[in-house]
This record gives sequence, structure tokens and C-alpha cells, in this order.
Amino acid sequence: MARIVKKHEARKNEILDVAQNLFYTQGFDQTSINQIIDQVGIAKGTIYHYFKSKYELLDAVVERLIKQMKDAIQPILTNEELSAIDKFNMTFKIIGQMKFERKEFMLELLRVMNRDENVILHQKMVTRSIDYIAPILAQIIKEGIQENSLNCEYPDEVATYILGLSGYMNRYFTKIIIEIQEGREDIEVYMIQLKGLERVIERMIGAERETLSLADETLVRKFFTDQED
Amino acid sequence: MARIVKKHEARKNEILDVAQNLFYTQGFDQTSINQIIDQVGIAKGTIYHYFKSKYELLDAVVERLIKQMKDAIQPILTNEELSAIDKFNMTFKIIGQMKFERKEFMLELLRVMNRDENVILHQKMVTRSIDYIAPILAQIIKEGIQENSLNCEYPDEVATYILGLSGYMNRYFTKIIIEIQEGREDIEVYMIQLKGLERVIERMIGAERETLSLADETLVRKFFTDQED
DNA sequence: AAAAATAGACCGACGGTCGGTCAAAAATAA
DNA sequence: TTATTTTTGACCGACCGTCGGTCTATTTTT
Repeated sequence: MARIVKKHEARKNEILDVAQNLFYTQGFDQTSINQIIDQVGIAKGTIYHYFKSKYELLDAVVERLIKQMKDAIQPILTNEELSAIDKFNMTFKIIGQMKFERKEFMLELLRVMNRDENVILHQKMVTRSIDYIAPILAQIIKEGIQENSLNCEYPDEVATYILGLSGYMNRYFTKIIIEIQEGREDIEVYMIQLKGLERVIERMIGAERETLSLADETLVRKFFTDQED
Repeated sequence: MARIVKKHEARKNEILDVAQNLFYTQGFDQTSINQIIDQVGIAKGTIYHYFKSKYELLDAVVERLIKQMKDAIQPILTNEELSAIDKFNMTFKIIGQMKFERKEFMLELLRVMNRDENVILHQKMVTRSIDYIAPILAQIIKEGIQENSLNCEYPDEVATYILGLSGYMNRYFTKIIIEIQEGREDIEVYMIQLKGLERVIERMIGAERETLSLADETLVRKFFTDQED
């Protein structure tokens, strides 16, 4: 086969792009190293020149994703015009947006992610997001406490609880969304879950009732009703 | 090899016992079918006579564990002498006990469970425990609402949130426990996490402050200080 | 005689290794 | 400067052991 030489970082990113896409659309277990190297157009040995193992490749994919997420959220923190609860809402909105960028892609994604075998990617995302995002969330909560708009005894811990909970709920939500898609479940089930989660997180951080909004209700409804397949 | 024939259920349980033990001490991915059949003392074909796939074997292991858990919890529900919050506390105490029956075994267990590759077993446990235990928890919450000792808008949903959250936090806790074991972290970090979780769940179900107790504090401390390795 | 249980040889796919190729860059000699 | 040598590391693909799973023959039970 023809030998094509590239810059280290360029090749590495090529591999990460392909791997990320395949992990997402097929799941981690269901994606073979051979599939990845075929799609990138490199040999077996080459990929092991960049990543020591398949798991290390997964780590790198997750790491890159979370870093992107963190970079998107960071600016909200420093915006002094926003109240703590506003920052909270915006943070979740951005995380949501990053996950659901394109509808068609997302539906396939959900179907794959929901299979039990593919927990690894999801779990890794949650764990790493706790490492990266929890401190940000904790800081927002502390600001809120100083502003007297929030009240919370253990802001650092609660930040991790919120991420852990929403990580879990994401998995649960995908199940519901798939069931709604297939007509086996009603939209309202999803709306109630969403509302319930909002009220619960409000209590966790000691916010006023109905001040937290994880997702725009009309937008969510539109997502389901606009479907045409 | 000598041919040993057993009753269907007996053999099935033999396989489940060995599989459960290996999944726990090595992780799911790291346990091979060959290891299991060697330890049970059967041939390859035999195990596939009982379970269609390795995943189905995992499902069966988890199912059996959760059923045991449910059976242990069920009596609490019907005990009319207990208040809702008492039932809540006892439920968590029993779940905790089942997980931490033997100290030595548990420490090995924690070390294994905490490795990222072994999420599958844990995640399956969480998912299935929500199916089985959440309705029980929800009923307790509803009783508490009627008793006026709890207040909660979405009892069914909150029940799943609590289990989802404590499932995820279990994972996080194991990390801390291992770090304490290795002297890299202080016991107090764990105590704070535990307290934080108690206060948060109290808020979720609208209980009085300091009424919820997920684990006995002195017992937890004893667990760590009694260690001699 | 039929059905259920057991055995173990066998299979293709998988993740990963290894010895080695080759071109560009760096160091050295002219 | 230019020519020559050395070093680096990106790249290749045949190969290996292990894995989950299949298949068929055989034995036991009903």
C-alpha cells in the first residue's frame, strides 16, 4: 500500500475523528480497530504508534469531547451580567446543545448509546465531566449562595451529585425518547421527567421553585412533533 | 472427560454462582467463558445450552442479585410499625449490607468495580434495581406524604432519581474508599460526601433535616480504622 | 423412541505485537 | 555552503493467541 506521511497531530486527529464517529454510531465494543484503520487509511501498526490500546483511544476521544464542552461553558462563568441561576440554566442548555446538534445523527446516536453494551463511552463521559464541569458548577452555586439566591450546605458535593444525576437521567431519557419515537410512549412522560428533575435540582441547590430550566419546553415539544419518519 | 449430568436448575445455579464470583472479582470483560466453564467443570457447549450468550449470562446474574435484594427489602414495606422515613433508612441500610457483607471480599470488589472497563455489571445493576426497587421507594415516599412527614411533587420520578443518583455515587464513593485505603485521602472526605448525599436526598423527598441516615457514622469510621494492611 | 443434557473439536474475528521499511531532519564532515 | 552520515519516528502488514460462539456426536433421562 502507498505510504502517506503526515504530521503527528494531524494524523492523531484523523484517527480521533474516525474513532469518535464510529464509537458514537456503532458503540465501542462493536467498533473494531480494523474498521478504524480502514476508514482512516492506515495500517494496523500505525494506530498503535499513536495509542497504546483501544481503551486508550477511547480515553482520548472522551478527553477531547469534554475539553470542547468545558471551553464552551467557560465564558458563561466570567459573564458578570448573569445571575447564578442564569448561569446554571445556560450551562445546561449548552451541554444539551452540544449533545443534540443534529437531529438525524442524534436519533441514531441515542439508539446506539441505549444498548447496555455501550455503557463504557457514556460512563467515561460522566466521570470525566464530573472532573471538569463539577468545579465550574460548584463555583456558580457558591456565587448564588453569596447572592442569597441559592442556599446549599455542600456546594462542591452537590455539584457532583447534579452531574451524576443528570448523567444517569440522560440514559433514562434516551430510553424514553426512543419509545416516544416508536409510538410506544407519550411525550408527557418525558415532560414530567424533565419537570421533576428541574424541581429536584432546585431543591438540591436551594433555589426558588420554577426558576430552573434545563430545556425549553416548547423546543422539546417541537422536536417530537416535527418528526416525519 | 467424565460425563456428569445434573438437574437443570442445579447446574444453572452452579454456572451463575461461578459467573457472579468471577464477574465480581475480575470484571465482566476480563472474565472469559473458558474460565467459567473450567471452574464449573463443564464443556463449552454446555454453558450455551443454558445461556444464549455471555451477555445473557450477565443479565441472569444481575437478575438473581436484584431479586435477592428485593426479597430482603419487601418485609420492611409491610411493617406497619415503621414510619416512612424509618422504612427509607432501613431500605438503604439493607442494600448497603448486601453490598458490603464481607470486608476482604468487598475491598477486592471495589478495586475491580472501579476500573472503567467494568462499568457494564454496575450499570446493569443500577438499571435493574431501578425497575425493581424504585416502585417500592415511591410507595414509601407516598406513605410519607400522607403521613405529612415528607413532601414531594413527583414521588415516582424522585424514587428513580434517588436510585440513579446513589448508583452513580456508589461508583464515585468506591474511588474515594480506595484512595483512603491507600492513604492518599482522608476519611473525612468520605464522611462529607455521605452527609452531603443524605442532606440532598432529604431535600429531594422533602424530609426534615438530619432525619435520613444512609449509613451509621460510627460503623463507617470503624470500617476504616479497623483496617490492618 | 424422543427429548434433554453434555462434550469438545472447531471457526472466524478480534485486539495487539513485532520486525522491519523509508523519508525527512539533524548532525557531522568536506 | 554543500555533501555525507546518522538518527528519528511515521508507517506497514504478516502474524499470534484469545475470545465468544457454533456444530455435531454422544450419552442420559423421560
